[in-house]
Amino acid sequence: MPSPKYEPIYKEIRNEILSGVYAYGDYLPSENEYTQKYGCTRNTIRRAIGLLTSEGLLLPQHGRGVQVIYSPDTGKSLFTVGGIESFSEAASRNSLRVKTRVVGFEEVTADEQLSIKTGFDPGKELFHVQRIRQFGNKPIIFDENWFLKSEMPELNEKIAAASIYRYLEMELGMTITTSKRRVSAEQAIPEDIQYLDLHGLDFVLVVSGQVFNSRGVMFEFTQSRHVPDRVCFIESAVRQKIS
Amino acid sequence: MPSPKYEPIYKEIRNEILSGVYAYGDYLPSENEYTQKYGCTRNTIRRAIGLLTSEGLLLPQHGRGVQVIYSPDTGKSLFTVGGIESFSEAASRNSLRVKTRVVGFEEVTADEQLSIKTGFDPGKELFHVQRIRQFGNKPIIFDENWFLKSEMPELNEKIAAASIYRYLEMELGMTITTSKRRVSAEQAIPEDIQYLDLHGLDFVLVVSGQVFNSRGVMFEFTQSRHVPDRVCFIESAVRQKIS
DNA sequence: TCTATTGACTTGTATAAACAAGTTGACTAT
DNA sequence: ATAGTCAACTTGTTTATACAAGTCAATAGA
Repeated sequence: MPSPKYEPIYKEIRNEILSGVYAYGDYLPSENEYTQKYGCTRNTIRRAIGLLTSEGLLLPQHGRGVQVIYSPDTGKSLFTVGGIESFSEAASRNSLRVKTRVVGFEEVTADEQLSIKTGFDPGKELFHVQRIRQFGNKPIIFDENWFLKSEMPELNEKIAAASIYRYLEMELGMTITTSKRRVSAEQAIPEDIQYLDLHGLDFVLVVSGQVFNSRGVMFEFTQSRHVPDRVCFIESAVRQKIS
Repeated sequence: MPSPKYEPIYKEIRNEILSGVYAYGDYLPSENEYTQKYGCTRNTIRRAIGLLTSEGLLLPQHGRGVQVIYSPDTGKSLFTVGGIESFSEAASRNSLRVKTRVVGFEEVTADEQLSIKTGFDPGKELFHVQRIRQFGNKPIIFDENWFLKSEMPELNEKIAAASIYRYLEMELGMTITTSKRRVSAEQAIPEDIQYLDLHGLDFVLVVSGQVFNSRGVMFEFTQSRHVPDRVCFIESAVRQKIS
């Protein structure tokens, strides 16, 4: 029930990095020192460090130590998608005041074409939600989601205007675990021009993805159409050894 | 010296998933069964499974089993960036015949402006390489790289025309470990229009990133400008628990 | 028939320990 | 002085074990 032991350790080290206790290029204390500090084994420390590594904050170096490769200057974009975050969450993390406007809410049944686009099987009953995400007065994201009705029969427009993820997790007790994201640039469609403030541009950055719950059910297909100049996505990767 | 024990296991399971031995929705054998099959402990199995999970192929479910959430239909794009791959590597993985054309090769010194753009300190001596990546006869990527000269004094145009990564890893023995990537959509610049076949579009998908070697030295800043309709990037993420 | 409990599974977390392997600096022998 | 060796660090891999916790079906009891 309580949080795992590696989590507070992960958070504390992460805080120290983000707040500048360790600067870009610095080396963290060794794993052995950490085991003494936190009273746990190396495995637990290594788990916390592994998380921070996969976030692109740390670079462990065999035989030398663990180096900090995060610099605060580089990460000043509005939204950095490094995990599965809802719009409201990303906004509150960046302490922005934002508004959500629902511009479409309907029930649909997946046909062949929608099935190919979303990955839902044909015949599945879905909620189709269209929302505009506003930062201040500026609309910056046109969000189009399809939710599997059977997993959330009670979903309505009011919930959509607040936070669907909050509803799923808090009210329904659903656990969202994994998502696959796909990023592309696309020609603007009429809705983009109608809803977003593209100031003359005719293209958008599109992030689409499938989201799974803990039972392995894909319950959401989402497509966010972003005003290009306002977003960026950071992904970090670890190179595979050549074999 | 030999590859770690989890690696062949990872590869074999990965192969089984990609080749369809396990279909979308199937459950893998349990970790205990795998320990018998491979003659190792659960830890080693879990490591292999963890890699596949972070790639978005698997979804472990507490108390139930490990489910396959990869379906071959979804992932048919030309380039999926799930790790650090050079163009030639991605191309050969997709068994494409490709050509690289060097359209610019010069030595520059980082000024204030370039420093902000790339993250190299002002005054650093750099190689500035511009390359066109062709798939068949179609140019699809305009690649602009800045390499830290001190790490590879001998870099020349001929090497750039082949594979710089191959040169760094094989010839110089450098190990490339980590990169941070940033994706955005941008208005096409004259070079894009000149070099790429945008068939009327006026925007490109831009992937920029910093690359580190095993000593923690950032030795490359790269910016790839893609024809939008030909690429997509898949990232998978695991949602953090709300605490 | 229905409900509750148990028990046998599953994955998740954590400890402890050992050895492999890369790095670094000090020390030694030439 | 210089090159080589060694010892003391570092992170990386693997084993073995234990327990926690979620799932599910069979079983026992009402």
